[in-house]
Amino acid sequence: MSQLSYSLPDGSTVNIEEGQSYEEAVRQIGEGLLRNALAVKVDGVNHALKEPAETAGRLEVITRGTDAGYDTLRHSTAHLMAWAVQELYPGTRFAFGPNIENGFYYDFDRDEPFTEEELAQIEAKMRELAKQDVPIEREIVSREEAERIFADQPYKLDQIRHLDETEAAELSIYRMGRFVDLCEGPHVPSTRELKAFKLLSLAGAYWRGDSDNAMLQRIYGTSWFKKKELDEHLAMLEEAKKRDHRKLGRELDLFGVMEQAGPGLSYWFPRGDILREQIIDYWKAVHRANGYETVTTPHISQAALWETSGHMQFYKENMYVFEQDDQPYVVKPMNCPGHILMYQRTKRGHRSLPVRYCELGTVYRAELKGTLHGLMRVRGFTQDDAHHFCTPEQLDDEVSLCIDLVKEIMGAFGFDDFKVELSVRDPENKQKYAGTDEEWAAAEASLVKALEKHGLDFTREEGEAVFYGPKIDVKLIDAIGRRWQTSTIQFDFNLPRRFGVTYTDRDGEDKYVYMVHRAIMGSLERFIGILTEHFAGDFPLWLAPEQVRVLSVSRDQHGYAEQVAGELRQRGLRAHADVRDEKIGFKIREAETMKIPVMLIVGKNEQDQGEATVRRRHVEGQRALATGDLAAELLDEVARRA
RNA sequence: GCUGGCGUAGCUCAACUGGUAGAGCACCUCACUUGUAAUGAGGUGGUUGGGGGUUCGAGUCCUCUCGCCAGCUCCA
Repeated sequence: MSQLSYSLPDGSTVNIEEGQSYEEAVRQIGEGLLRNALAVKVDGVNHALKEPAETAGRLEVITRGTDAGYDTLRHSTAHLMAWAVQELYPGTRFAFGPNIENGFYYDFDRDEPFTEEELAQIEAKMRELAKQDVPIEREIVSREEAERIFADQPYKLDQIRHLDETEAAELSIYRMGRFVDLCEGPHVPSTRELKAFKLLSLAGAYWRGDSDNAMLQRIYGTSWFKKKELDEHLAMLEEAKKRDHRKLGRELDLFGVMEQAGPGLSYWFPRGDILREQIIDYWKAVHRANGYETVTTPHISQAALWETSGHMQFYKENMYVFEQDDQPYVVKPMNCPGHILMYQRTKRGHRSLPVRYCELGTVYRAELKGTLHGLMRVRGFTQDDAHHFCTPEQLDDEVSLCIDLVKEIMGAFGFDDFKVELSVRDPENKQKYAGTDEEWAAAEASLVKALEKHGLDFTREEGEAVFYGPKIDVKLIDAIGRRWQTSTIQFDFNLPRRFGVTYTDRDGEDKYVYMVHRAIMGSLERFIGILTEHFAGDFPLWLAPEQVRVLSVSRDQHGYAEQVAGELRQRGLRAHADVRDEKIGFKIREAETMKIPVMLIVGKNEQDQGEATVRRRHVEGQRALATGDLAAELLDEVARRA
């Protein structure tokens, strides 16, 4: 018997006898490791632990608790669900069933639609099957065998036919009891591993993600190693539900969508409008301090402008187009052409660059109805848009400035954890893209340089760039760990050519500018939705629509309460008095429900002393302060945006 | 746009297999004058999203439509 040698990631090797299982190799590395091992990879190919070892190579062990371990667990849970469905609803056709972030799904094709009750039945069946401690076994079969096994599974056959003949002369399948799936694995060794899972929702999904294909039924679920993890995840989902900006927008009387007026159009009630105003004021101040000029462009323009930009040809179905004086007009879906016209109102030379125009421009896009969602996806929204027009020499500084602003502005709202993606061309399909190789190279270099300068990690995504230039997308992480795509910095090699956006260089030649689009918050509406969920409606003092509410204890203090509130307003705080004939407990409850950060209680004692008792949300203990001292303290907090 | 689900008072939700649309909160009126998360009593409020149909009778069943929700697709 010959020996098989495996190299490990740390550089060491282990040897086992041919015919022994991979489990033996893992045991040699360590008993502890074996206890946590789920599967192995040899030269990148998945194997089950119990499989007899055949070829030597580079060995990786997939263990519980790691990212790969969770992926494996969730993938196996997807199979378990499919098995349960097969048991309960014979004849169901199976499509894909992968793991996804925090869970898994499986797409089924069944004549009857699944119902919520059936979801519970499937989950019960899964528990029953999992308890049987059924091994999950990997097997290699020929294409012919595979076609025979999946003879009554059209999607699997389609999948087999799509696999490359030479690269996949043999296919791997995984068996779990009576369920068998075409699958590369890896999987956990036994269904015993699958215990902390829950089916979550039901939705339609196209076969292979193509809207021309059949619509399948997708069941989503989540799966974890420990019950505690599952409970925590479900608690997070509950928390997310509580923070839903649509719910808080209504409860806190901030904003909403009016059904009579049409979908995807947001209305800002008095309280919500204050939120907007605070953000806008801050945003403009930061931009002016950083060398931007604010501009305003009209909401509509003749379609000719959008012919030049190319939007009439390529974006028409998303635009609101109408007629006036026999002329086609467009409601702007973007601000760029307007800024370009302003740039072009005069002759530009290299000495007058860079030009940085910024605008909180409200744009309208006819998004598909099914994609609309609260404030997160709307048809009318305000972009915090800016366009930089610059020379090649200025690129680095301009991109760097954009990233400075992302960090500064996001930091002001309490976000300092980001995930950054750099999207570049698909190297195989360069002809799809506008711009020259030199431009793409220079732009990417500037983006990378700026990210490195700011110490931001990023992933490079080939083929993810839009056709007109490379870009950086920034996702921020909110208070409960969710990611939101907000900021974007995009080069544009298309519009400068279409509009002829140039500057006169030192040598007297007119050259195309480098044009950068960027947005920090993305859309103001969406950003406020994110903020609402991030803070769970508990906005910091500088943003809070109503900062202070003065509560009178009895009728005798009504005048004094009004006086205190008036003084605070004079000093620039958003304060109101609640002088209704209600008990103080009732008024406090209501102020707490409305998440007002500062409550001032004024009774006989306070009035006699010329003070107010401060009751702050989420803060234990109370203090009595004179109005002037209190105002100074609060204004300082507002100024620090604490 | 596509698949599935859901629309009852301003809000949260009731109303068995078709049989007189209700409750709490909010709102209005009155009384109480209040000390740290709900004072009491009374009252107003609905074309059950909208149209059409089945039926002696529709919130409930059918159909069209509008909107919302979960996804898919899209996102120059």
